[in-house]
Amino acid sequence: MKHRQTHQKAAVMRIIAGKDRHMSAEDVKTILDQEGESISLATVYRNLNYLCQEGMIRKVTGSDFSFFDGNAVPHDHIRCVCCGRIADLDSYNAEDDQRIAHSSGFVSVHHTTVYEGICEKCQSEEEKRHGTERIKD
Amino acid sequence: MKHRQTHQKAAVMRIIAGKDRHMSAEDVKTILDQEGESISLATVYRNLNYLCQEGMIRKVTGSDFSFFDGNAVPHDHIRCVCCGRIADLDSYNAEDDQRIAHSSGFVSVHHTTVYEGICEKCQSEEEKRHGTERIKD
DNA sequence: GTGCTTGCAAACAATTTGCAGTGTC
DNA sequence: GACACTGCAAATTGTTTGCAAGCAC
Repeated sequence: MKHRQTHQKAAVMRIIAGKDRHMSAEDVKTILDQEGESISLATVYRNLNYLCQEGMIRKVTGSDFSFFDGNAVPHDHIRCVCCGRIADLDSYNAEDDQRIAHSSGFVSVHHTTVYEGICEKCQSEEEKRHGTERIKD
Repeated sequence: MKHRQTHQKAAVMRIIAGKDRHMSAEDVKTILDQEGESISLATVYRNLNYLCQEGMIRKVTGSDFSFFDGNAVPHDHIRCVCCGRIADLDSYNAEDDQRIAHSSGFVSVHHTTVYEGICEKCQSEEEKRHGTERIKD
């Protein structure tokens, strides 16, 4: 199947591909709407999936969140369980993939790691609410 | 809110808690049905969520899979992208959590890592289909 | 008896798909 | 002119929720 260059595909790419952005399909649509370049949500999904297949973006999903990441270079993420904000980490250990491949017998091994915790902003807001009470694990 | 011991909660616990099992809510229901101990799917979900909250089991979700893990001790997983089978790994590095917490300013940091690749069984089945052709990355 | 739990069905959210019309190559 | 792509609405899938009845404590 040959791929065609379309106006809509280009728009979705422009918003997310190659950017350090973490966003949902809905987010992409909203931005395009604001830019006066409305696209059907189904098409946004189709193009995001297309970009994933092509390896230009990545989809990251966890138990209670999911987003598309414009940066396809392997890296980990950290997410605040409180406000949901996502940040990039530059910690991706490709050696682990080799080690695990070796010990498990699997091939083409890669991995996804998402850290979770409470970000500094939410920590201080929590303190405001509870005085000097310490946040504990 | 005080929790009550119920027949259904006990049944769900018996199937999954403390076991090295990776299963969906549907799976749990099916097993209980087979054992003649039918429970409503909604109740299965409610009890699985309850067990997660209590830290007796864990929910692991990725872009194209999701399962409940009866083993609550921190550990990583590896999944075959071909057949979907999940295996446990004993590689969980708690030091990473400390390191990331320190560098990011987050607190209460923990993480989830899922490796993906092609398991030995699927590798050999692939070979059968394509002769001696080597599977590459 | 109080009120947490359950079953059932309806509600939901996120995502995909069928189809006919449109636009690319 | 093919046929990939789009928009729209309907369909799916996995999961949660409202509510009345049931059961644990």
